[in-house]
Amino acid sequence: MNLARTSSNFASCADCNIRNRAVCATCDSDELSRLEDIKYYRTFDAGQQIMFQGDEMHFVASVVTGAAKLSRTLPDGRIQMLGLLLPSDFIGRPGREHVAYDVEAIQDVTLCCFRRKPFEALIDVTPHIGQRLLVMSLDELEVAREWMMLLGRKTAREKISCLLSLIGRRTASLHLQHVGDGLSFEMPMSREAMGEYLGLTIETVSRQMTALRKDGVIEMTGSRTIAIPDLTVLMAETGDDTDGGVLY
Amino acid sequence: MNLARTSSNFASCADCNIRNRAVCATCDSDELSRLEDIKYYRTFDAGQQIMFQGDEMHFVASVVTGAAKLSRTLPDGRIQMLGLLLPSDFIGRPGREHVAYDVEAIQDVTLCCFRRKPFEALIDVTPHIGQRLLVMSLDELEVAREWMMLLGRKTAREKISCLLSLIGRRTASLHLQHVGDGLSFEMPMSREAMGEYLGLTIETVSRQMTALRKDGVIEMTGSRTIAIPDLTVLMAETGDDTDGGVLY
DNA sequence: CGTTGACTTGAACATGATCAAGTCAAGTGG
DNA sequence: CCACTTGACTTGATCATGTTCAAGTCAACG
Repeated sequence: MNLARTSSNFASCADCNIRNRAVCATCDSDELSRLEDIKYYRTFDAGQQIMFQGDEMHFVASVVTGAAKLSRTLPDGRIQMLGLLLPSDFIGRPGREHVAYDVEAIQDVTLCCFRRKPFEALIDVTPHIGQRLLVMSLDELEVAREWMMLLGRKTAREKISCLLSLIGRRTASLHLQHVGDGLSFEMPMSREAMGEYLGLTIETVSRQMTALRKDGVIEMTGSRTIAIPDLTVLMAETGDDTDGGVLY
Repeated sequence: MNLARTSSNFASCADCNIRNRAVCATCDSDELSRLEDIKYYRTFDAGQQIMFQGDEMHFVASVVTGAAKLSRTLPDGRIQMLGLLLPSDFIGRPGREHVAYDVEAIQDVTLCCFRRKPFEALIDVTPHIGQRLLVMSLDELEVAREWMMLLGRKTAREKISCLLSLIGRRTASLHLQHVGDGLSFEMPMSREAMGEYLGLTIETVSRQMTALRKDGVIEMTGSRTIAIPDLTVLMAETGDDTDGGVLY
């Protein structure tokens, strides 16, 4: 496993790809330059652990590129993924000394980091950061509650359908890979990670993927390359209202 | 079903029982008086619906007394409870036009309400409210994630044990009803509500309660009067680390 | 060509859901 | 006071969904 690489200010905030969605989104140019003074970049390879539950939290960060997962492990080893961190998402909680969850890169990741103490000091004098953090936290709370609904009440098939439509729609909105009514994308996580996210075993994930394929809801060329011929068909499998929910 | 009763300013903020835990906790006297100008109280009977998913959100509120539940229903009728609202908890999301979840009183409830628009305007000029709201949202997020762990990975017996120890410890901290190592309390919700919270059916809830009773983990005199002879024994059934987690 | 890791498939099993009765205490009306 | 009803809870029998354990496939890589 490689060490994380650190480098300073290799990109200007002004032309950052997450400029208008991240924690800095509503900062004015003055606030932005003060953030810029304390930022530094770090990269992590896929599979590398970014933070360990219980460790001291030295920095908070925005995801710039790649994807990471938030998870917690029970004493006997059962794992539940608690969140998916994608570009513009925020890692860490200001005001907390210790890390509450494990954070692991599931793809190569670039983070825009801020040492925690200076960042906390900056919040107090920069209202736009606190306001933005509130909106982002409330959004995260809605996502978490949507996921509670899924974990508590949905069947394995519905869970898989939800995840696929979530990832599918998200990547479609990024890359605009529409093919008629359908779309295709690369799954950014292993079957194991899918199971950790959905509260299922890897075998159940695999079986339900096969079942959805046999029923013509999805097409697979290689285990992670997914095509959805008709999104409405997939949506009908999620158990949700057909007109679509919140979920990112 | 009775109508909700409305009355204005029957208590002064200064000697309110949730003064130092609610959204107003960090307000100075000036900010507090501006909040006081727009507040009004409403009460709801147990079982009465406070807000309906999808309705326009006319007000936000703090729970002053009693208990309410946050829940969502799937199109086919499956229900999942998403949060338990106790005194000092905040209801509603500033900036949102519509209600995202059903809110229902599970005991008689008193709310300290603020019409949404004036409250939103107040946030912008009252930094302490926004800051407090951020901390409360982050706390709620941690509770929601703890519950995701429970819903996704815990067994029925562990789920019931978690809920009992949660309610038990919470009421103990309020009323200090310790009896040696143990404690006793009244369950504030029906078996049905327990099932909705834990992602279980009412029958499974009942069976696991019986099983815990037969194993001597809990004692029951009447279906809602619970005694816990030894809290460490109950904690050992939760699947969590023995040194206790976050959970409220 | 053998090894490895990710994924799939199968058979047996177990946990919790479903369907159906049954208990029990608190009303309600004769 | 006694039947009758009602609602909340419990219990039992059966079923189904998802888990567990085990083996097998497949592509990538040395």
